[in-house]
Amino acid sequence: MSKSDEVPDKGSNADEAYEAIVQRLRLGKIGRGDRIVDTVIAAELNMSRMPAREALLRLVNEGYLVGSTRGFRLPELTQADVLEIFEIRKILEPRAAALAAVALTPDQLEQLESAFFEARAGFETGNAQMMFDANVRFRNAWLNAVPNRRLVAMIERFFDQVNAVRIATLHDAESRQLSIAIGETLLAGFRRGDSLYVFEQMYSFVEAARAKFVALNSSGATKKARAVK
Amino acid sequence: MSKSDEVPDKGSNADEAYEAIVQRLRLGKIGRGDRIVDTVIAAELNMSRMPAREALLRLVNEGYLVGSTRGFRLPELTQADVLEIFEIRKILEPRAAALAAVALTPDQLEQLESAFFEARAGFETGNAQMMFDANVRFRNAWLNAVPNRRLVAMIERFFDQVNAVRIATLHDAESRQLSIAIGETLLAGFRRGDSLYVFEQMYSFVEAARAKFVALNSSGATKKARAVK
DNA sequence: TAGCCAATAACTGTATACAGAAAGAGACGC
DNA sequence: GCGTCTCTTTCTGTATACAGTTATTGGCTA
Repeated sequence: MSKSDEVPDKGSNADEAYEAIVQRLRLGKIGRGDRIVDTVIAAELNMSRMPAREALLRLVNEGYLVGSTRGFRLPELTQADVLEIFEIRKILEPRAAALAAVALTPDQLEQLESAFFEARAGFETGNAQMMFDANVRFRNAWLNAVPNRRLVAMIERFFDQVNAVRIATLHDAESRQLSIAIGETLLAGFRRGDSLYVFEQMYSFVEAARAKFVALNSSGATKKARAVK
Repeated sequence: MSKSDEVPDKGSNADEAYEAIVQRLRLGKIGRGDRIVDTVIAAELNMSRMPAREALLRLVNEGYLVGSTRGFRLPELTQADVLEIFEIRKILEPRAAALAAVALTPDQLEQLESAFFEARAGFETGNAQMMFDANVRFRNAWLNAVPNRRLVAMIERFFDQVNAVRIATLHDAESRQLSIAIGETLLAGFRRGDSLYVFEQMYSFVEAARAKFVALNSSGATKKARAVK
């Protein structure tokens, strides 16, 4: 009744399973229609069913997954669902970014600069993966600067939920260009510590992402969000 | 291996345990320092340990409880924690109330009127319990009118978290008076469907509640939030 | 060949048992 | 009387088993 002795324990088996599944979700390794079964996760992670089940239930509670009688899967987000999430992002992210603008340390600003330049380099050389990774670091850098950690947790959760079912947009050239443009304006605001400017730019960015989503899904309000993969 | 046959099943044992515990939290029946043990909950609800544990873990995930090696308990919220939650309420509740002002049906408005008049009657006759109950109905009425249900879920969660450790403020005469005054102004705004007005009034209300909390806890930033009970 | 029905398999929900960790209580020594 | 140490008890985390529900598959009939 022992698990692997390879690495010292950082948490329980359930925590380990949770982190492993969240990582797969964030990397887009779980597709729409995939079925996640707790016995399979347990076997893969060399643990019993119960901690794997506990992790899956936590992900259900957080909105990443839905349960069924035949395994767990990604939620089917309708267009209305995604619009609702965008509405929440418009409420939360401008405010968080404004708080970050005030609270940023020089070190955090340096990380933002570095991440942005790398994203731009990826954009200019057509390296989508490099750009994607740099964008994640850019986002993490300003989120790390927000003092209100509960606010950050909410933002990350809703962002992750949408991302789990929609990763393809970054590979659209227009979206990439938009991403670079808004990164540049946000960075300027963060440099100046200009809360109001950052607020407005982030609001515009989320609104532009929302409008783009609507344009891509113009064929019906109840249509399921386009699957990734 | 059967549970009580008294009522037809509405959900699983775990769901039943969750609802039972949430109800106790909302009614303030779980005090600071109380220890909640899954075997005890299971025995009370005539089920085995696992569904009771599942419910407790869900409440931990939602921030209502924290786990320890000796049972689950209410979180120790520092003043900084509570201020952080107030900050989130200031972001979320004005916006939700504004959305409700637009979306309210005549029936929902009628429920708001009815709840407010009853709260005022409770205030005028010194019936704190009646006032408390009516305030809950008032709040539920406008929250029910908000189209964005994810937003409502977040608001309820943070509100419940603070309420689980702080219920006593409503019994303070000044807080009760403030509550009636803001109820009146909100109702006026809901009647007119005036989003901006409702937004501003709700913002003022949450800010006033925050300022009151600070005044009551002026002795130190790291002091634990005053216990209920 | 297609549709329907029955059986089987695959999952979930839950019950029970066990091991281990940590907290609490009691005793002893200073 | 207080502090420390040791032992016991009380919890959690997890493993395994079982029952039930539901989805899937295969066979039969029209």
